[in-house]
Amino acid sequence: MVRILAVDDERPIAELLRVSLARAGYQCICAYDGVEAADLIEKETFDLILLDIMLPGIDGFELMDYIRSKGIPVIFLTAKNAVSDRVKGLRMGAEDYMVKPFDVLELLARVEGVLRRHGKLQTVLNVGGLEINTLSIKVRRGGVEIPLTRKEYELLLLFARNVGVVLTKNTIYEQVWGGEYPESTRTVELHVQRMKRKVGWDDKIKTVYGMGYRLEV
Amino acid sequence: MVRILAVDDERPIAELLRVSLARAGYQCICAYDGVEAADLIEKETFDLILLDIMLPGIDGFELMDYIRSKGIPVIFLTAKNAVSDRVKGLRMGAEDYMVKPFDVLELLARVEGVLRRHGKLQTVLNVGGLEINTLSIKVRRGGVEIPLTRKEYELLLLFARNVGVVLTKNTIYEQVWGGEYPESTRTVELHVQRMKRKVGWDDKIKTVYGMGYRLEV
DNA sequence: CATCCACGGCCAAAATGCGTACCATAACCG
DNA sequence: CGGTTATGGTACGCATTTTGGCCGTGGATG
Repeated sequence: MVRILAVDDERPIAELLRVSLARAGYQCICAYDGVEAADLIEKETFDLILLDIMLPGIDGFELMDYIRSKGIPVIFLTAKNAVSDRVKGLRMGAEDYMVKPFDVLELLARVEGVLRRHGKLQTVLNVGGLEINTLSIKVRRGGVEIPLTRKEYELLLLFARNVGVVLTKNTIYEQVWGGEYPESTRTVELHVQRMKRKVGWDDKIKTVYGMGYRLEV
Repeated sequence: MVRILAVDDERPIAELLRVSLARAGYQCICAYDGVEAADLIEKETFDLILLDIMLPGIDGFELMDYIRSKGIPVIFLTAKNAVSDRVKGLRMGAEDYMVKPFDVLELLARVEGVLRRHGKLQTVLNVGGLEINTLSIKVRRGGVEIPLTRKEYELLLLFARNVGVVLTKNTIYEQVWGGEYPESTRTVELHVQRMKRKVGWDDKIKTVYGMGYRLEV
């Protein structure tokens, strides 16, 4: 589990960060001032720190010095878009910066980028005898690559991330295709079938009659 | 017990929310304007808030700021299907949104999803010697899986969530089948009977003559 | 104790869900 | 522009589930 520390004195912003990151599958802790942040960094370990520049007490730049000694990557958050601040932040070793108000999706993209550069992003899933590399988008069984189409791959990923959970056709459609589930078509069944045959999961993906499908490892 | 706050100035809507959620096994409190909602949030604790955007006094977006500081997940209810509003809501940290008029079943599904993401939903029920896993949709007695059909499973869940409560055939039909209870069919009796035999609850589900059934642990 | 009516049990018919084959169209790629 | 691949729609048949009919049983009521 990737652990992220969000440091911002504006609680709504900090909370927004926490919720957005939690939803993206990260574990996120909040700190509301520099001292609290320093304490947390001291006591616990983090893979990434989102750091507001303007903080009461110790400001972001000061805190940065301390963080650098721990070797934890930092994304600066700044309300100022003054070039000097951004330059200063980057020169002090920040991996990236975001100007508030920021777009959540953009933030997630940058977070992912930083984590990837630091090799802290789980890019390889091993499920049911398959090796799924989410970076190269390649699936292998015993080192041999299995070519999949995009839909098949997304479907596979959905199952791989939900081992043991029943996925209704509704859920599957919403996740892979997006939008409303069109009754009276066989699209989902069709792709589930193609996918499970291709990757050799014929016996692992059980159809739960009247409910959906479940991957059992 | 999961506690949900429903905030909507249209009383019929608020009432619909309360009844639907109560029947699904949640404890639901209603507030009819922003001030009342803020008071309740201040004084009591909630696991989830359903929030109408258009409110007299404080509007939903304003209230959202306050709620976020409490860290309570929110599902927005909006009559507008303007994309800007939905995006605004989500960017403000709402977990999900529903466009009015909404389908009750869809609402329940989303409520369940949000609660699950926040780890506030019990995914495993232990009732009457059975272990019911609502994620994998598996029922076990002493580690041994008992295969159930969809109706049997839904029926079982209804009883498991209402231990000691008399469920009229009317209620059962509405919950499991949906719609009006058609007099002059044996459907409910039949399924109750088959279900209780399959899971070994022959002695636990008592028939309350002329009323319905009650599960006694 | 007799009567009535709700309930339980069984069977077969009806409805529904699912897998598969086949085909049409769209996207992709030289 | 022609060929290939990906995607999704329709038709059909099999499997499973669900339901209605019928009759027997047994609790409630006076």
